[in-house]
Amino acid sequence: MMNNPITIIDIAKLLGISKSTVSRALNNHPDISQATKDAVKKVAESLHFKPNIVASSFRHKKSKVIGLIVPQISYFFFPSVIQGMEEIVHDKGYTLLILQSNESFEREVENLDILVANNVEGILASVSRKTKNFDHFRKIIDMGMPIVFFDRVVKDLNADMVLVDDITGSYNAVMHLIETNRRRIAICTGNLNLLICTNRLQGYKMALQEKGIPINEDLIISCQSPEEAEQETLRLLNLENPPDGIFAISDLTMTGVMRGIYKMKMQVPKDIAVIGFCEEPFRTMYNPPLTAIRPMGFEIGRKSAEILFEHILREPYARKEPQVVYLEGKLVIGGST
Amino acid sequence: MMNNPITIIDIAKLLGISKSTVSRALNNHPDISQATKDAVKKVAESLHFKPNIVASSFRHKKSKVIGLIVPQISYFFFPSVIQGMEEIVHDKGYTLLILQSNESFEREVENLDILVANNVEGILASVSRKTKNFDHFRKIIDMGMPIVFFDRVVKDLNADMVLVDDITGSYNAVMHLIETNRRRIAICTGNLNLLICTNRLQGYKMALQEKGIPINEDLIISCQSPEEAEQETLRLLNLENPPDGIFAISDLTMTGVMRGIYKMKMQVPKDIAVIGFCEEPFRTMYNPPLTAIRPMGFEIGRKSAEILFEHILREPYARKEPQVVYLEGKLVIGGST
DNA sequence: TCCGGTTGTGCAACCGGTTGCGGTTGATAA
DNA sequence: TTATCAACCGCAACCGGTTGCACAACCGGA
Repeated sequence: MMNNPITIIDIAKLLGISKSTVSRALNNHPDISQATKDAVKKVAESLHFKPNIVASSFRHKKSKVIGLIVPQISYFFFPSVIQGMEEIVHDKGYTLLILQSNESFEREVENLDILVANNVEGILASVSRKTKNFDHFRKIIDMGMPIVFFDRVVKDLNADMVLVDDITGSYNAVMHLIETNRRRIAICTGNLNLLICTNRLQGYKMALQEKGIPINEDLIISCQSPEEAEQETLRLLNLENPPDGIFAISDLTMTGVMRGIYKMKMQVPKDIAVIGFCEEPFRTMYNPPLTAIRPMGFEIGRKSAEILFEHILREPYARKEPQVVYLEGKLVIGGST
Repeated sequence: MMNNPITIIDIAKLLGISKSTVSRALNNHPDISQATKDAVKKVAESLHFKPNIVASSFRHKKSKVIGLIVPQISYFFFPSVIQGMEEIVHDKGYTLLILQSNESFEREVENLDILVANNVEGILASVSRKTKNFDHFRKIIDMGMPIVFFDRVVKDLNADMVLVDDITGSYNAVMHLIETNRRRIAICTGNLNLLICTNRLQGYKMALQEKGIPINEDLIISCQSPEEAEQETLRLLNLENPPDGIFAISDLTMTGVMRGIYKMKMQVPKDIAVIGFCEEPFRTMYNPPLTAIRPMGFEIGRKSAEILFEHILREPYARKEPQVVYLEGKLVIGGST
């Protein structure tokens, strides 16, 4: 089954030339005369010749595929990122091999192996929530594999990273709540192992401090899932002195927060203001549409891919200093504040 | 860069045997003695040998990868499907190569080429909304490539298909609206080129007919995007005799419908009942959580992958009759009806 | 006419596993 | 002792495109 009978040998025979010439002609090698190139290309076209990229990849170890590791592809942030990456990757004639870690450390390690075994030319990665040991990434980097981390990055790994400026983003979010006269502001954050979570928490604290509002640890909740966020939100709202505003640092936590608010039958923004850090189509699924900081998924995807290609398309061994790119999350005003 | 120096030749040299023996030992070939197998495996283990699957794939044309073509991976349906597929695919030691058509016909054709060029062993596909010509799929099928369509299937292509029983599902949805005393029931469907859309429309009509409710063409709207759905919903709600229930046939149309309802400041379910055909986490993002028919994304994914492997793992040329599998969408009661 | 230098092609090795076939070994049967 | 046969393993070709190097053909100048 699956026999694609046309190879460069067929073309060579048909033209009475050698397969090396065909190969070079197809790749626009300067040694080959224009006449030969034209002839080869014409025949290739008419035969619907499709080069066997596995064979090609096998020979020169360039697979024309980029590996991507994401925690999961549900919700809206990662799909946006992927969209952005695909735009660049497709432009360059590459394809994306997408693997999910499902927030599992073992799966992440395994996925990395799969990517290497598949000869990917570079890797884009957002680490799992559970990952605390980064040797698997370190090994890959030492092998010389170009890799850029995005969103869930890992510091002190001497690799490129692109992410939103979480601190400023959440600073702006909280500032916006303060400016709309909220004073008891809660934050629903995620796993504090992740840099993005601690950063977003930091922005939150900075805004409060700047405005002279004391930081109340009771109003800081950290959740691993929408379900946990819902529970914690209910707990918050049942305090004798409940918050008048909540900042949810991701779309996942946001679903939990909103579910909690619905359960309490509270009105947004009358009873409580809500602001999120979430991607576009998601925001507008709520009523009223949420005020939110856009985490710039699409742009992060584009930028990550661009940086990766800077490495891949560079001369070998011309490794340069890793760069860290921060994108500024845009505040989008909805009706929830 | 990226040199994985250990090959079967290294193992062979180290043990003083031939590389063919190593290869066979690693693959549990019956010709090889258990002692040799053990020795080889032990050395392979200690050297952290990882077979170059590109080389292997190149030789015997089995890449251990399954191609997947989806229109897009946003929202919740397709991610659920992918999740289901990955479970099976991963179990079998394969990996998924996911390509998005972005609802573009050209991209779909191109993606198919990419999959073939990458030697995928089988393809899972959900066709783009724009696709009206299916020659590209036909060509692939004729080549002997195993392929199973899911959700957005294409009839008269003599291929396997797995999808929800749309007719019964939407029949049940509409029946549920009728049983909760709604009489002017609207349906927001998608592109009627797609089988799923006409089927869901058919189920809608069947339920109404069975209950003796006349079908009112004014209450049937067909939209290509959430934005269009929102517009059309607004138009519906502004009729002098507006519907008292709406059935949205997908999560995409649902977002538009709900946005329209919000804009009219109508209460769900007091002013209008809403029922959807949408995936689980999505349902609960609304307030109240929606009543919905689950489109069984996860199960569709699993089943599609299972069927595909029936072909891949079968003896060559033992092609069997294509099968069409219908899964029953489950009604989940929320607060919107 | 001879020579150095280009230009355009072909030859054959190569990438790393896989596999058909043939050969060696030892045991068993005749 | 010899024929037979299974068990086990090695040789070398092979998959299809890529590439270093050799080489022929041609050109202009001496």
